[in-house]
This record gives sequence, C-alpha cells and structure tokens, in this order.
Amino acid sequence: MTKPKAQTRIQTKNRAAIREAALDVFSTYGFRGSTLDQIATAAGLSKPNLLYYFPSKEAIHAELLANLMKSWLDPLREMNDAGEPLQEILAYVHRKLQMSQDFPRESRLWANEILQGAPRILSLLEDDLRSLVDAKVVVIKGWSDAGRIAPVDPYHLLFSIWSLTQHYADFDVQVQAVLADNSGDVFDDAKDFLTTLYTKLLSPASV
Amino acid sequence: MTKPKAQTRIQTKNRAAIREAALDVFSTYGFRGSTLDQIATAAGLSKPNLLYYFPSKEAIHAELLANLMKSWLDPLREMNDAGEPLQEILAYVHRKLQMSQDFPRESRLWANEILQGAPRILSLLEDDLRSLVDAKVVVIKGWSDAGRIAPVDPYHLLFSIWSLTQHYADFDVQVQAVLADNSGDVFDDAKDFLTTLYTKLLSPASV
DNA sequence: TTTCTTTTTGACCAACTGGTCAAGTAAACG
DNA sequence: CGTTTACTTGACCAGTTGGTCAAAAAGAAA
Repeated sequence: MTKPKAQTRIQTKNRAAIREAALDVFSTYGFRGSTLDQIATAAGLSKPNLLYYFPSKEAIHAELLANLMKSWLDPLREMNDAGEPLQEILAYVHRKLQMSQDFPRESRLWANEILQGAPRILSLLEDDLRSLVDAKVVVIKGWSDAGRIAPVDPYHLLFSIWSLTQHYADFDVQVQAVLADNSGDVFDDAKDFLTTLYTKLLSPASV
Repeated sequence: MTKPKAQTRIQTKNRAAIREAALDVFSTYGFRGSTLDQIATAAGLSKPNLLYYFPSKEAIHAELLANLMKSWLDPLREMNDAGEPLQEILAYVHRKLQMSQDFPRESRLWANEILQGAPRILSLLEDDLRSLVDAKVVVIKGWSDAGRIAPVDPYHLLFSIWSLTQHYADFDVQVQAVLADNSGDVFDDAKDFLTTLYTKLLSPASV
C-alpha cells in the first residue's frame, strides 16, 4: 500500500534545494509573481531540470503549503490544557513570536496565500485550523469561566496573537522603515511589549 | 504653473472606473499577479482603451498607492496631542478598525505591497510614515512619562494597533473560516475586544 | 569494462503579457 | 450642418511564461 518511493542521494539534495529556493521566491513575490526560472536559478538548476523533480509550479507551491500547515498549527497544539492559564498563553505568544523571527519566509508565504483569498488552502483552513481553534477556544473559555483569567473573547484573543506576532515577519519592511536604527533588538522589545500586553489583558481582576 | 489638465466628462468617468477595477484586481492578486486584461474587463473597457487613460500598468498602481498613502496616515494624524490620552488612542484604534471594515481592498493593497518588500513605496515609508510616527511617538512618550497612561513602548504600541486592526481586513478569509457563522458581527466583537485590550494595557497604575 | 538507470539540458512550443498603432467612431463645437 | 477633437478598437508585436521532449551526460551496478 505504501509507496516506498526510494529517494536517491541526488534526489534528496535537489528536492531540498528546490524547496529552499521556492520558499525564498514564493514568499517574496507570491505565487503568480514568481517564475519557474527564478526558482530554478535560485536552486542552481535549469528549468527543465527543476521540472524533472516537480511536475509543475503548482506542485512545488502545494508541497510548501502542506509542510507549512503542520508547523503553523503546532505552537497552538502545544498549549497545555492542564497548565497554568496565563503562563500557557504567554508561552504560546512567545512560540509564535519566535517563529516569526526564525521563519519569516514561511510567515510571508502564509500571509501571501491568505491575503489573496487562500485559493489553495481554504479547505484546510475550514477543517484543520477551524477544528483546532474550536478545541482551544473551549479550553480558554473554561479558564475564563473559572476566573483563572479575565473574561475575554477567545476567538479574538487568538486573532490578536496571530496578528501581533506575525506582524513582525510580514510587515518587517515597514517596521524597519519606522524604527531604522532607532533601537536595539526589535524582537526583544516586541517580546517585552507582548508579555506586558497579555499579562494586563488576562490577569484576573484582583477583586 | 499649475497644469489645468481639463478633464472631460468621459475621462472623469472612465478614469474612476479604472481606479475602482484596478483596486479590486491589484488588492486580490498583487501587482505581478494582476493583468491589464483583467483590469480592463473589470472596468468595462478594452485593453488599448485602458492604456489611453493610463500610460502603463505601473502608472495605475502608482496612482492607487499615492492616494492610499494619504488616507492611510490620516487616522494617526488626527490623534490630538492635547486630548485625553487614553481616549485619543482608543479613538485612533476605532478609526483604524473602521477603515479595515470600510476599505478592506485598500488595506490588502497596502499589505500586498509591504509583504513583497514595498518596492514601490519604501521611500515614502522612510519619509512620510517615519516622520509622522516619530512625531506621535514623542506625544505618547509624553503621556506615559506624565503618568497619564501606563508606561509603554510607543513604537510597539503603534505596531500593535496597525496589526490588530488591519488583520480583520487582510486575513478576512482566515477569520471567516475560523468563525464561520459562529457569531454575530465580527467587527462589533473586534471593537469590544480592542477597547478592553487597550484600556487594560494603558490605564495608569492605580497606585 | 559494459550495461542500465538516473539526471541534465538545449531546443522548442503555445499561451499569455504589457504595450503600440493606424484607422475608425462618437462627441463637442462653431 | 461640417469640422475638429476626443474616444475606441482590431490587429499586431516582442518578450516572457509554464511546460515538453529527445538526446546527451553522469552515476550505479555488474
């Protein structure tokens, strides 16, 4: 049943190079704005050679998005239902911020796709993402109902975490243009800012 | 000195139709992902006819961005240095959120441009945006130094406002996929959430 | 070495792209 | 009305694009 699909050494190397190059190009120019020649050149291959490893431009893009979907949801999955609520949420924020710092290309690939209406991953959003969110919303609701965090709309809480953390990857050019050399490390400051923000938002009323 | 540049009735009408159509198309597919034929069809014109009104694809895009730059900065400009700090900031948040609701295409056009490295407006970001931000940062700093709002990094405060409000336009597909028909009006809930968030973040310590 | 398989490429193609142009059609004006 | 100007378009073009293919050039195996 399972396809063995033996990968040769060369295949492993070149397919990886293609994924790397495609991530660079797609995340910068979007799907339609990228060309096979760009990707091939960036991967150090000729265009026909690239198409020997992937059947089409679509296929490369699809593989990147499929890989991305998993790693994009993981930080939320890791949020521990049994942990200390505020700590769990802050840890999730920090993981997401770290991902923006470490994987900005992935963040921009995602943003490009969503911005343009998510034509290729809409169904995944409605299935995988939605069901994960629904599950975590119940958890957060439980925490706030129990008075362990302040009352908050769990959906918009999650939206806020996504937007605030990914902003530093997706809008990097704008952030840099505004800050210039004005400060030290952007991500350090962002981490402090977000920690304060969510601590104040979620600390239960001290009544 | 001023060029009269008399506009005929037909010119006014068709140039407006082109801007509308181009906003639709560019905001959905990005610059490179959009074609003149798409825009022409959406505007109800033939491609050569479209090029009678604008000299090139670039020119249409440039005009949209130029218009956008102004209206995009206005909500921040309107923040009144002499007003009540928390109220001024909340009012700014609400104006930005309202813009995401009323002008989602403009928001996505902006996001597309920034995401791809702002190749066409980088200089404007570094001039117009940066100097406006610098001015407002001083104001916010003044407010927090005076203890009228809680201490906060003014740059990251502004980043947070941009990202949180524009998220509802730029990532609309994702928001809809997660919420589905789960709730009433997204923007009403977002407004409540953001009001709470910034009130808690900025209310001066009640020491 | 020889044989067999995998990898690479130059040449090519049809569709599409941004843009031009000469000639035609419709408005505006006197 | 006629004439001048503004508007519109079909035909066209050169460059780019995603993708194909047969043949050549490695590698691996015997």
